[in-house]
Amino acid sequence: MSKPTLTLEDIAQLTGVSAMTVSRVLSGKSGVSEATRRKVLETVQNVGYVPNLNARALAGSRTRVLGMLVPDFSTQYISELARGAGEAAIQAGYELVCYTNSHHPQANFTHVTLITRGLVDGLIVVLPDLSDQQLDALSRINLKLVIVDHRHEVPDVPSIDADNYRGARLMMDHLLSLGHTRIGFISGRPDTRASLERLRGYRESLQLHGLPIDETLIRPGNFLQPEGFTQTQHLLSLLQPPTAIFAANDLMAFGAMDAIRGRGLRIPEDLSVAGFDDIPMSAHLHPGLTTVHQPLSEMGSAATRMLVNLLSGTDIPGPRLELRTELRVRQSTGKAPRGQQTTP
Amino acid sequence: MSKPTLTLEDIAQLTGVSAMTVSRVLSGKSGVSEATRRKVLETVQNVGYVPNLNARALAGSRTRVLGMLVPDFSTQYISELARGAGEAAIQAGYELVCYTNSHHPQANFTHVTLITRGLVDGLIVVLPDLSDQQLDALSRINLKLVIVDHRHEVPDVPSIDADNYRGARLMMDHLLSLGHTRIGFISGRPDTRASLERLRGYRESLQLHGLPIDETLIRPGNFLQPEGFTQTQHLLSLLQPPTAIFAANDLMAFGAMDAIRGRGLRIPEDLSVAGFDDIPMSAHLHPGLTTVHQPLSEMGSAATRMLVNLLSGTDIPGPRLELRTELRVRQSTGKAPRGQQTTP
DNA sequence: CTGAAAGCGCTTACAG
DNA sequence: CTGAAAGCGCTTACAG
Repeated sequence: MSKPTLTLEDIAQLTGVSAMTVSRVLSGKSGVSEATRRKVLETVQNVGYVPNLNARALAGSRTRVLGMLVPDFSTQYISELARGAGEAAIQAGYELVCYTNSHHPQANFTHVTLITRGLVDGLIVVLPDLSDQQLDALSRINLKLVIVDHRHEVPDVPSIDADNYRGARLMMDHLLSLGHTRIGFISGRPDTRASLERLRGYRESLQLHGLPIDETLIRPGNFLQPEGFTQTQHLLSLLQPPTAIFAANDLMAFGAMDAIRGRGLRIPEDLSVAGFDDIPMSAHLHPGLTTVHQPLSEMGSAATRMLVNLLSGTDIPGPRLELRTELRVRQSTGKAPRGQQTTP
Repeated sequence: MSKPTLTLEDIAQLTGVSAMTVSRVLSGKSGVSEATRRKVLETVQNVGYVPNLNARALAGSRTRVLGMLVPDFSTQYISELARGAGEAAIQAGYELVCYTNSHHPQANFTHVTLITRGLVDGLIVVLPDLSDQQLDALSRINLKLVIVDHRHEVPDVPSIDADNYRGARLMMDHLLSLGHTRIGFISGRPDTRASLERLRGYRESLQLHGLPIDETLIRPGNFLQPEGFTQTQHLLSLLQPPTAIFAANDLMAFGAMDAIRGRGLRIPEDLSVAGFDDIPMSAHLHPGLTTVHQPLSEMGSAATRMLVNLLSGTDIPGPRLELRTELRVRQSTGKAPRGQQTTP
């Protein structure tokens, strides 16, 4: 199990060249004859040599590793982002590793500066609930950053987001076109930009269509499934319940569906349900969930590309990139039931 | 943004001691006077010095970082494992980083040996579908390993698993006690030990209760939600459909619930549904899913502890650790409907 | 196209 | 309790 570790020097001696030359071959530098290159690669292959990345990083001051800092791995939302980022990293000749701070008490950020110190060239930060203070700490360390889906823009730090406002408008147009006029809205965490933008889309759509905004139809949520259930129960208990429920994310829409069925109501015949995100599970439900597609994996890969460009000094598209959202109509939304479409 | 990076030497000069002493203080070694220790820590604090981990790793030949190799981040199953492993790592003075090979074409494993070479002290492998060949490659590299939930035991490599057989027996006892005699089973990926053990528990429970095994009630699955839906539709189309469905994991049970409701049947009045895993979402459903609790986060933390012990040379509990599974009865299972309990 | 030297920022023995 | 030296395994200029 513990055979002596091979070094560059070993490969050099075995091949009969200098360590320098081996290094050049392995890092794909030009200026090596095809013959020596082949010889070197052959012995590398034969003995199964793998370079020590710490030494490489220490000497070359870069690791070819990108980090991604996530709140946890518990949602498909995160996993889709990570997938996109990882694929783009490979294509750019980098590796992606994920760190989570969920298991750190008190959202301690020391470990992040510690662990990233020299271990990664750059960091993709996906922490919707990052405090200003923490963000400050992050931007102070000598590390290139790209921020995904944060609460607000951070000066000098490039960021990626989806067009949440437009997505909400698209969904509202869809619901309104189906004849719904009383549409319940369950918001997300109030301290996230995504939630506020989606709510803004909801409100402005109603206004633009000359419809009244009934504040009792707007319920506070938190992006979690149980809250979608609870808030839907509230909405269904209203004297004049909505004919459609628009949840600020898919997970809460799942809770809404359960609450609706728990009352013996049918989806979408009695009540329509819509979400936001389009995580994979939303397409696996029956009825499938009508939702707003966020290009999550594209957001991840865009973040990686931005970061790689930052590292190589290439121009980046801009300080902030907003990707398009799209409507995904499935079976959970349908025409508003007759007799309830009329305004009070 | 790019202030000159501070080194040990800088701290030493600023404090008026040698680099050696600073190193000793920072790595918590004894043999430093309380006064100097305090002085050193003060300047470290003041200037915001963070040690370079690559240099530390290169010189000290350990990184205090553990890696966890996962198929993807898409299921709560993985995230719970990672959470437990991460918490235990912090407690042991380590950091945990996650690698996924999902974004690598053709399940290429080169990157793993590459990336782990020097970057982590040990690796927790959570790849149920790892081929023998890949496993061979992993165990050949100079890296301490712990394997979680693999297809089979690997000689000389410690592993962690849940008691899948016993869990299935517990669930069957529950269903049988409710009067179910025709119980459908949807299996998982046939190349996983977990699936085979759960199926074995299903079969042997029936035998032990003197009940016939009807092979038409056993359907092939793959641990994914859509297949749970499809296979349940098959089961419901039988001339003599089951009164309960036991899916080999929760995700397929979710699909089963949708299929059952799609037929206008009620859960559990008309049909009971049971799963396996007890991922968080199972408790958030309505009705809540009756399932077998796998101590996922405990499995993760046990894996970390095993690995840390391996690294420190401490004895480990044994080559293989099997954690207990438990029955979690929620609302998705109920008494078998009258008139269908009788055997044909 | 190839190589000898210096150095990346730490830690590990070895002295005192 | 404290320090000067050597070295971890690479890469980066600098020569030839």
